[in-house]
Amino acid sequence: MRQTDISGNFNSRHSKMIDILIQHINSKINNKLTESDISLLSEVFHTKKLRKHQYLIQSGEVCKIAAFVVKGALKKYTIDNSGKENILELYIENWWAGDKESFMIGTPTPYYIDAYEDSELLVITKDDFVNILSKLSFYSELNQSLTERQSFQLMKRLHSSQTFTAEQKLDELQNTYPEFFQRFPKHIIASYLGMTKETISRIRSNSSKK
Amino acid sequence: MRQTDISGNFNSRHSKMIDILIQHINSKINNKLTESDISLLSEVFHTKKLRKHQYLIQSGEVCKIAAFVVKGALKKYTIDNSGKENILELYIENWWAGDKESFMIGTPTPYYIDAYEDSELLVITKDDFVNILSKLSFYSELNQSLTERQSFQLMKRLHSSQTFTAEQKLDELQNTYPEFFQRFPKHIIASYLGMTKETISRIRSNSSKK
DNA sequence: AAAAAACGTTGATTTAGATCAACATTTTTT
DNA sequence: AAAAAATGTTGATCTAAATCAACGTTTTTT
Repeated sequence: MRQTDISGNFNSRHSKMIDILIQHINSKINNKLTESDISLLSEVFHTKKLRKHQYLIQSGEVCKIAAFVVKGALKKYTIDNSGKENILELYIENWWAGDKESFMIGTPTPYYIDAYEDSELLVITKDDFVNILSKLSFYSELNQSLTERQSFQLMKRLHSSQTFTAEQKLDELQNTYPEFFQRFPKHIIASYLGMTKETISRIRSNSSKK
Repeated sequence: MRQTDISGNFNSRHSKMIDILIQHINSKINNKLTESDISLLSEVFHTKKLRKHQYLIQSGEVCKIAAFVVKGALKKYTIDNSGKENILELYIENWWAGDKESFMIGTPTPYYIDAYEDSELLVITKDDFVNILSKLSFYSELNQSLTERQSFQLMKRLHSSQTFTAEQKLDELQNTYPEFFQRFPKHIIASYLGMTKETISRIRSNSSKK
């Protein structure tokens, strides 16, 4: 593990966070990151802390950052006319948070992302992404791996959303992302699954009777 | 436009179909395909005709092909316990049909894909994909463009699936893919949107009264 | 320590859309 | 040309889940 940063420009928390990012990237690519890759990553990713309830991005903005979650928990959602949050994604440690479509294409995002727990992120700006990160040799493989995975997951979620009962959706989530259950309260899980907290409560009290 | 194939091994329909594929790929990448790319594409993509109702892939198989639709219309669906088709994707001209997860990872596919109209496809096998296509310089950019687009679309579909009324879903589809309405009967559109043909029928008779 | 906010449960009622059924029309197959 | 299959509509009924509401418990804030 890297103990200090070669340039000496970063504090030790930043170094530790970069170590976690490196492990994550290495797990997604075939050839390990080189020292020069790592050195560049250290420069382009800066730390950002978010307190609970703070926004990472807000609807209407162009998303100008991509963020890797080192610690904490966040949610991505829209707000409908009646003011209701519709949660689309949940992020915990080792997930990437952001609106990739807005980030890549430059269209305004329809989403809010905020911290559900106090969080520590590694953030890269669009400029550094375009000029540096996207040109590194590992980037294409990393991006492909993440995008493909995302797309497979979304296909499954769409399928369950359209064909499963509330109980089946809940079961599937418990099997697929059991972490989410310990981490988020039921009304957030409910919104993520497109149902209400009351429905979750009723399913749980029924299934415990069986 | 290419009129004949250099090698002379392919008939003129194959050449015309490859021309369409080339146009499609060129529209997704920055540097146009080279003559040598085109020549390799001609070799690895072979034509396949499907008659209406014929399967391209069936649930339980490993998907060993990727197919580009030159002509026709297909649907991808699961079949649930009660025998009901749940349609996940519709494909017409210039779409790619297949189960990418099964194709890439080698897991059995849960999907059926069959022809809704007589169709003409350009098909590549997994072997040719791995040994040839995936190594061509344009592939990574093409794949990234297609996968990202797919993932953006799926996010939007998931969002509408969870938050829109049947009428809003129908509206959105008419705006996003108006072609699908002319091409597929209402019970197929209904299944694709996760509703019933009766619901579509009722929405249409209501909105025509307004 | 008190107040406020967040969380979770249970009951009563409503509702969007599914299901079931019958039928008319159009298209395809033989 | 006749039969069969596919498509689309309308009505009656049902149902899973939403909504509305009240309340207890836990956690957070002051």
